[in-house]
Amino acid sequence: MEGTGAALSGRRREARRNDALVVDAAREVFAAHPDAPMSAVAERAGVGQGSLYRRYRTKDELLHRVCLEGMHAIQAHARQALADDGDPWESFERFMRGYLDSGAGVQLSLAGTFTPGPDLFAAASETHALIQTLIDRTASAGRLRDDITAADLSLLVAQIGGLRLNAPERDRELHHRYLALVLQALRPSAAAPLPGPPATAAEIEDRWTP
Amino acid sequence: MEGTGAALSGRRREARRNDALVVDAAREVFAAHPDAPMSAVAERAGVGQGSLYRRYRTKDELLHRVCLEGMHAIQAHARQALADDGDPWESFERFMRGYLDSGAGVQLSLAGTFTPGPDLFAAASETHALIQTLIDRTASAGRLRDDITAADLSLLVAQIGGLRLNAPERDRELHHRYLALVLQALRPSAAAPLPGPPATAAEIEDRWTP
DNA sequence: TTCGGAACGGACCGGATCAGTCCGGTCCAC
DNA sequence: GTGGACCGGACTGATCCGGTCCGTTCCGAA
Repeated sequence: MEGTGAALSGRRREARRNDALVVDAAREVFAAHPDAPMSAVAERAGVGQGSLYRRYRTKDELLHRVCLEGMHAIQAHARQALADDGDPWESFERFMRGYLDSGAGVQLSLAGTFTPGPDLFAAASETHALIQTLIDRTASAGRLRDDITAADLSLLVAQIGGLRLNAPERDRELHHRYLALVLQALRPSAAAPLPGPPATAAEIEDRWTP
Repeated sequence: MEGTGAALSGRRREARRNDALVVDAAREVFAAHPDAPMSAVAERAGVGQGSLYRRYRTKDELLHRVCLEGMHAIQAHARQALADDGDPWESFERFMRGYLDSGAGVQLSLAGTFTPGPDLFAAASETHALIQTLIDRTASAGRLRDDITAADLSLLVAQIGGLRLNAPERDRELHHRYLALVLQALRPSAAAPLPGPPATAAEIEDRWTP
């Protein structure tokens, strides 16, 4: 009778519902305060700490889950942009907005706070590769300056998304304001050489290895 | 015999030297880790905690001092740019680099961690006014897009300067890379409307009031 | 209706961290 | 030589947080 996917009821259903609540709450809480305590997650989810720890036996486990889900969301945005065969710049722009809204900034700031595990590293690599593919496509269509790497983009988006000033909605507004600014500088028409070597994949992925 | 500026000797001289060391160390340490413990500052300064606390009776006092000095440095950069009557854009660009190197990012991230005091608020206001003056001058010379406020600049610089990835020198390199990118988007030639209302003085200065 | 037990919530525990204190030692001035 | 200012860093008391434990609640079967 276990794992059959049959209708759940009673406590079973509540458990399932709590599970989703917890992950959502964790994403929101850690996005606002990367070093938030577990009790904050529990409170936000409207759940006791006991229930929280029954599902995720350790804080690392929960952070791991949140990061992995975030990366999958970003990958989905990238794949969607790659599948889109309209204007390459517009696809790219949409991707960047999606990237920003996925709370990408969170993950990079979370990266140091727990021990990553190999699957997270793999996910980070794949995410990076997808973004680089998208960049190459857009650049070779002549719509994106060609001295920018996927790592550059990740850092820029992470920094912009990390801005925390006021209420969340106002912050989101500012994030998009500054993303729009950066996007203008990413067009090739504005190109003038940038100082220093670009960020590399290794510089970022090192954060996802113990 | 006190305060005459006469040559100091012995322990007196050591005390004076330690005083400078401590402030420098504090700036560096808090720049790297805004929530660093006092012991880290003492260690970096090569000084015992006792000496540290004899000079600054509380952590807040030290943070206060660091922030105030940082603001004065930024004000000096702004005044220098305003006094410079060469190419307005080049003055502006130099100012932005100086702003970034002053560890401007630090202060905003430090802003929440202690109780500010009225003189810091005054310094923040003056800093903001100076930057706005510089912006107005550059924009009315037609060299800067006119939908950007001083608060926008402060946030952008703070975010860029807040990037912490690798060794300090490499980080500085990346900071300047991304500042260069943003500077391109700030030129009026690249202007396309930005979404959302700009950041306001109040949004930033609220951080400097209890 | 009753009963067994699964899931719940939150009080609680042990360890770590850190701001701030205290004291024994050091080095200078006289 | 000696008094005392200044030094460093061990120490303290409070706070915070990850993780555990247990009394309570509610479901479903008999």
